[in-house]
Amino acid sequence: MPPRHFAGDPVPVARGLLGATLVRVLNSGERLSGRIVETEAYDCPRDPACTAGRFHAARSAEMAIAPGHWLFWAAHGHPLLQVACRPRGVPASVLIRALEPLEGRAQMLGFRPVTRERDLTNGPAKLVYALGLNPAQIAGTRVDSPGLHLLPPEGPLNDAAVRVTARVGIREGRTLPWRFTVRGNPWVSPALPSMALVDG
DNA sequence: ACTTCGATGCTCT
DNA sequence: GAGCATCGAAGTA
Repeated sequence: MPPRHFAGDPVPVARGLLGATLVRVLNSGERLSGRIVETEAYDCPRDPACTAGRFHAARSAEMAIAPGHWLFWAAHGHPLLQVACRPRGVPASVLIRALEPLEGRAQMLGFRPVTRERDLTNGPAKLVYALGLNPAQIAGTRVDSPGLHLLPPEGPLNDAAVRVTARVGIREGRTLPWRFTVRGNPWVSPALPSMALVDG
């Protein structure tokens, strides 16, 4: 998917990213990939949950790169993979929160040993670890880079297949329905009860 | 230097 | 469902 696809409002971009495939190609040539089953949108400055603009000056600069570039937001000491959306200078992004593993599952388990396989990539930091991503190496590169890129969904998911809820782990802006999951998919991150506010 | 706060994950009940 | 590890950034002094 070309960088220009991500320019603009991150909310529809996040919705449209469901069903896309995230592909990681290791130096050895081995492919690790997964289907995106959960995303969230963050959109400074209208978004109360987006703390980048208000509090984190240095991190805002990293987040406010040109559309269609990879970036990492750190939370609780964990790196979270995102795609920048708004024009350079405006912090806004889509957060990739969960994958359904496709290729290279054994290698992913090597990077991230888990006892229950369903825990392999069902969280935003989990998938970063499972793919063996080095933030310092990936951040700032284009989303169509050979090492880490996106393949478009085979067909757009219809509304019945998409569940729309509040975002995870935030205080401000918790009423905004900006989290998108593939309905019924077992690889979606563990849901909290308070999350089933908006049901689309 | 010290404190607080997360866009999380892990390990128990 | 709850408690804790964790770490960079920001606010306070």
